[in-house]
Amino acid sequence: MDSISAQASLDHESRLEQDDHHAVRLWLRLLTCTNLIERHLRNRLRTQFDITLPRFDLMAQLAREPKGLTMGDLSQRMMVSGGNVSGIASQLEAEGLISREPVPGNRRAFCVTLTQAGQQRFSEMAEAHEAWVAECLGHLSGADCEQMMLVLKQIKTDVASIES
Amino acid sequence: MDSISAQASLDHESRLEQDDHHAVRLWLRLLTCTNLIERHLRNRLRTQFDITLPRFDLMAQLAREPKGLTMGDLSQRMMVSGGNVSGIASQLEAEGLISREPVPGNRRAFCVTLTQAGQQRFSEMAEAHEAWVAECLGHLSGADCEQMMLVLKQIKTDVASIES
DNA sequence: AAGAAACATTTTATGTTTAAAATATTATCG
DNA sequence: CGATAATATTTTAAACATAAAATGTTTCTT
Repeated sequence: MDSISAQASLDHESRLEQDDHHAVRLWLRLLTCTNLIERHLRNRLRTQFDITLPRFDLMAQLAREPKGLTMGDLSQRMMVSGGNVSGIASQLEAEGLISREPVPGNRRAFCVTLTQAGQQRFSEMAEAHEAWVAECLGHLSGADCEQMMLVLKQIKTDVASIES
Repeated sequence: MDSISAQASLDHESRLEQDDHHAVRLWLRLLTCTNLIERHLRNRLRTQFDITLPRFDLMAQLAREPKGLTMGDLSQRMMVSGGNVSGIASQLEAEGLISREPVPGNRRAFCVTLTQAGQQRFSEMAEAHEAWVAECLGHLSGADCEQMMLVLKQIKTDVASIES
């Protein structure tokens, strides 16, 4: 496995190269893992509730904020483009799950909230969703879970600092 | 539930619920992290090499297999549908970066390989890509990196076992 | 050898996602 | 006050993704 590092003549350059390779391998595994889980959840949401992940995600954001969110807030929290939110919200509104009301003091913004039907529908889905996630990640020990949370937080700040 | 076991049952329940919440929080952080990195890499590939992530991914698969891969192989390794690979490959072929040759013994399959231009182009991109990934993940200690690899592998097998 | 099944790929229809342009509203500054 | 910048959202065009149908090829079975 480590035939390269067995040769003790690791100059600075090849050492860096190897670290880069490790980083790439970690990245690929991270990506694969996330995609696997995401696909799994997407399939379950589709087959059992006939809803897509982005629509579920939008409803989840609203469920956390009973006072409602603007389109821009949603875009930021869902980390997708504004145009995307616009399309998803239109569909959910047509299905009567959310409502878009104008904001009194600001004629540009809309305040988006879950309707009664939306709250009802979401609470059913959320329970199932939580169980599915626990199926995927619940086998980790508490320590592993905690460790992962910390490392991922570190990565998050590292990436954020790059783009600034 | 009966009144005698109510208290103990509640404890057990609330314990499970909390574990589920932890799992969801870990999942959300995992997803956020992966999306952040993916978007970062996507942007850099677009601005600096005018290429999309799926196209880069396809070329990366081919770069690892100089003897070439079939469309089905690519679909499997990239974990996307066959129709998707078909479209991406058509574009790359039109740009002269890959070639699709019929396989001698099997008139159904195509053998896809990087062209000379494709190899040249990819090697430039791969070097930059590796550095970008290292920027995102290279700050982790070797131990953290190793730990993450193990935990993610565990998660991968957990998820795979659910769907079987 | 004929028919059925499996395989490899492409095409089609539908939907998601993004970046960028367009529209409209609000705030700022000289 | 009026030009300009900033804000909030929607629309549009292009790339990507999937499922399902279509096409052609190979293998298996009898």
